[in-house]
Amino acid sequence: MKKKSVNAMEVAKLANVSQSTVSRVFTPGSNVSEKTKEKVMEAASFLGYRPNALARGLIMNKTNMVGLAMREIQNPFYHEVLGKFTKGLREKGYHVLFVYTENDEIQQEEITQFLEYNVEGVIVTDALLSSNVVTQLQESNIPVILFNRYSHELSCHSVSCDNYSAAWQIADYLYEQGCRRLAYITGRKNTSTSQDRQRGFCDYLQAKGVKVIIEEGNYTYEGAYKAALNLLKRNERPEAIFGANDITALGALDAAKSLQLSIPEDVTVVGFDNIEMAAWPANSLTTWEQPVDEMVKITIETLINQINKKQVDAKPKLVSGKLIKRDSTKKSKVVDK
Amino acid sequence: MKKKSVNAMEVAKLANVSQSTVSRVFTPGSNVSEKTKEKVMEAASFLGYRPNALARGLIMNKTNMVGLAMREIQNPFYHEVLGKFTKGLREKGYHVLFVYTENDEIQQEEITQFLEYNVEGVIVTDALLSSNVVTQLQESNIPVILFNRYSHELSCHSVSCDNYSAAWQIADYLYEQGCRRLAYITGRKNTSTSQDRQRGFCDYLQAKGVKVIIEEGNYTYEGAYKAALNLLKRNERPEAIFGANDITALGALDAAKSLQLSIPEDVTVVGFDNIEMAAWPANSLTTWEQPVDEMVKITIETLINQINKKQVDAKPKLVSGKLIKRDSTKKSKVVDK
DNA sequence: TTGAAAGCGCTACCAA
DNA sequence: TTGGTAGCGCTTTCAA
Repeated sequence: MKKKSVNAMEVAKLANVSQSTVSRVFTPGSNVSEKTKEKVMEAASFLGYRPNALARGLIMNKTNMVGLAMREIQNPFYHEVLGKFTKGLREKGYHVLFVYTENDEIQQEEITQFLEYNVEGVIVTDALLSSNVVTQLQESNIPVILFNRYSHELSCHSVSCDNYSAAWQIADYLYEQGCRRLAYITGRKNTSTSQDRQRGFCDYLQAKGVKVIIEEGNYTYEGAYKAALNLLKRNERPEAIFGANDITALGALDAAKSLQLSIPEDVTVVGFDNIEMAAWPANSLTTWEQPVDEMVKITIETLINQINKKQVDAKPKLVSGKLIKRDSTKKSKVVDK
Repeated sequence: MKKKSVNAMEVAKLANVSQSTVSRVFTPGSNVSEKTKEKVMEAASFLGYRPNALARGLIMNKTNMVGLAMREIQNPFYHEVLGKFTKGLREKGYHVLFVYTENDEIQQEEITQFLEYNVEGVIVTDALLSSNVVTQLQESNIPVILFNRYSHELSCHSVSCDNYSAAWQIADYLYEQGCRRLAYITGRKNTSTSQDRQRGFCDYLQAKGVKVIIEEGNYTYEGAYKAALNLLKRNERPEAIFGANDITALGALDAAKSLQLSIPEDVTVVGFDNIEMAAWPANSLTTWEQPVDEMVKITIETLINQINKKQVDAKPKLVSGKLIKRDSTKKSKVVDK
């Protein structure tokens, strides 16, 4: 087993003070004279003492840990998100207990560890929670926040990109460019992200009297590739394809290229997320940039406010983002092409 | 603050047993009669009781937590690795305290949290540790293991792909195909991965009397793209480019395409990692597949053995992997083209 | 098989 | 400003 680590008592003995004094030295804002503080610090660093976070968490009922559950998904966007979360939380003094889940709905046992370790809050990324898990967390008074997902059934806070409005604007952009045959390749059908993007896109175009062809892409490159082939082999080939995310759009882009179609002349493609690859010259994908920094910041702030019992209204928070125009769509407006 | 959660005492009262009995019910392998066990379990689930992992960790001096430090890097390979680690560790009953680092060398303060929370071991991915951090961990008797990195200075366990031998075999493959003008685009120069791949590649070719052109790529797409342009604009254009990883190779691939060069006729490209994107039809990148599953498994096993004080020899563990041939290199052998 | 009590390392109260 | 002491929720010894 582990070697017993140095504790406050040993430091106290060496420094000729009481153990309480040692504790105070390591508690910011405590009253300790400069002289004893030095003495204690010296003894502590000599012995290599560090306060035990477990014991501290136990007595203070505050662990400084946040549970982060992330859906396993092959999308660089979420890797970036993960990085920003860990860094942002660390700046606020929180540590991350991490769990990766394969399911769209976080399972009971995956949340159990969070409860047992007394995390102060839980962030769920790109996944949902079963309602009994939400209840359980609420009973334990542990705030939860969903990132880039929401659910009307669950009374959870959430932060997402305003997917509906973004898709609406993308539709507008394509329509104004003269596209009249448009297609949407979905993500996973049961995700709010994919649904909202589809609704925003279709609602705009329906208002214009344009019908949208829908194909399922499942948020995978392969799925999108096949979906795009289906679309592009139709008699009436779509002039524009909107992919539920960048990976989807890249699948569509490559499918089009495999059919010797020119981008953007024969078909234009738009994605969502603005992952790094979208900017690669070979892709140069027009896409919607989610303001990740802002989204992460809001998520963390909301969570911490909840932890500190500042009242926060539980309505889903939406942030906008912006369209990044690249070569996969036409540069200039060409009305009524 | 948090609502005080149910503790073992409350369960005990409800079930009319002592608190020790409740503890025993939740300790596998303890002696409790079937009848009291049922009684306690019923009371526990009625109250929503879960043992407090902090208190348990404090008394048992065993937290079931492992620290995972990962270098922030825009490479899907490590996202996959992260997923496999969390899942693999969970199967062994360990939870993951996660930290993302921006530096090539994990900093003191980033490891501090691991010490304070009494993690039982530390896994470091794609980064190194300063030697005083290693000392500190060793003094605290916390085993560390490096994943895909090693250092001769640090006396740390490590698990990596046998990069040297892999690169050697890649060189052999390209040489046997008739390539005589070859180039290597590096990753970050100070990483053992990039260095070993370079050495293996060059050593083989030097033995054959072939010189290799080296360009710096820094493990980024953009860096590799520029490096490849430099290479491909030379008078004597290389016939084959080996990229330090897949992202690098994809940068080179796209650079070649931007110059209207045909792949693999004009130039062949090989990568390393076999990330999903390498298989995408638009890329169809020949690459070296690291046996991630095996590497992760060995890493976890070695770490757990160390935790349990089974003696493990500290020499770096190497695993092989295999070449995945795709369209970015020629299919058939063409000797002396 | 069960209960009482000690103690893991810490913070926080109360006295001095 | 400091020290003594109680107690956070748990496991584990020792007795019964």
